Amino acid sequence: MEDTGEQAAPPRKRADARRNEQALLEAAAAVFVRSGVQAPVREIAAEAGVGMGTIYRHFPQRADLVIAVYRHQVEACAAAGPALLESAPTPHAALGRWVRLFVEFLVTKHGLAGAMRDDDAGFAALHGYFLDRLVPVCASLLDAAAAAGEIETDVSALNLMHGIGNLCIGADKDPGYDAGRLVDLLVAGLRRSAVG
Amino acid sequence: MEDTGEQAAPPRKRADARRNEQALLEAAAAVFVRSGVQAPVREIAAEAGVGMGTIYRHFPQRADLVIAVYRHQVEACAAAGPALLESAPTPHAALGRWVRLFVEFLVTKHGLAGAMRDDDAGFAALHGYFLDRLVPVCASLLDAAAAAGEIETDVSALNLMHGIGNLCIGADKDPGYDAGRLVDLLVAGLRRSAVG
DNA sequence: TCAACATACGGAGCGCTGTTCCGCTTGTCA
DNA sequence: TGACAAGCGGAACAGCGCTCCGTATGTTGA
Repeated sequence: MEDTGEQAAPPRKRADARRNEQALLEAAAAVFVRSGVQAPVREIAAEAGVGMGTIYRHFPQRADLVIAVYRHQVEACAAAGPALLESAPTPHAALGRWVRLFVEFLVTKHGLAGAMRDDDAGFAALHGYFLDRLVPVCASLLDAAAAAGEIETDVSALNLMHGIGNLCIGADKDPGYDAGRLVDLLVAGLRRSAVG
Repeated sequence: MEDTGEQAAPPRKRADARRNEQALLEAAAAVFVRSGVQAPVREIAAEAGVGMGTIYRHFPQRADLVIAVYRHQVEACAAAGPALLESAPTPHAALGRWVRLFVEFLVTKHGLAGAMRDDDAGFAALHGYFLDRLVPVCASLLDAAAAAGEIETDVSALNLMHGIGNLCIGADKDPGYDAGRLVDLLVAGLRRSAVG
């Protein structure tokens, strides 16, 4: 070992390469929501307006792309929490909007297990990362709404997220099942006034 | 509706058809253990010595075959419990042999989730069937060994099966990981004398 | 016992997938 | 601005699940 503490300098990427990687991440997220995570790689390439070679340069295997989108969405979801708390009219409204982002994200999460069929340990690690990152964000939204007196206080963030996750199971299979609507109802049900 | 109570007579199958179905079930089980559940349909057909058409006549989709093998193995595993209790020298030996069957079976079970990616409800139903059928069998083996004073009594059947299931996670991925050996150790550890 | 016929079989072939490969394009920097 | 590494597009490849249809065989009534 000859480098001590000094990371091997990552040679800065070309501008178009960085742009394409970002475009792919966004295109994949959109396609996953529209067609499910098992959507063909070609469809994602088309959505992003790039060729097959480009996709495989950035993500050597299909699963790498799924994982990258997953991480990207976890980060976006985590960052959206505080932002919504500032921009939304009330903490409860912020919670509602955040949960909607979370539901979109779950499409990718539910497909992740399939994409990582051969790597249970890796999946568990990613799931842990997801919990570490998102539960505190959800909790802060919940706390803010509680502090404003808007909602009941007997539901934990982990509990709520678990419930939402379960409501979304099978949402991609049955087109008559509107998970988003049910999740909205669940969040609405948290309101103090809803109890009467 | 014109039949009341009378099931539409299932027209008896031809002898070779029944034979092939059975051969397919056994071949698939063998191939799943050897190459994993994601083994190509062609490999199973070859193992059974039949053509592709035959396999798809009996099991219209790949997943149907996986499910059929799964049910078949649950039944075989359930039936093996009492049989082993009679034939093995001691209840603890019977337990050890039964657990070995159970581990082989888990290969199929772990692949089932992948095969049924689009049917969470169906998977849950099958998992329930698996618990209903196998937990009592494992419990009776455990009880017999406990009654003979061979083992500790503070581990439930569900607990033990859960632990074994977890030990087998990822066993197909890492060739250096010998799940079977670890499971043997776990069962050996149940022995009363093992505690000292 | 022996046609005659429905049933079941085998395997080439289809359409789709993930992935590779390579000639061409483009951003970067002296 | 020119030279060249870095990056791109998409045709081509291998392997998959599944279908189709000509052929073979178990079954059944005479």
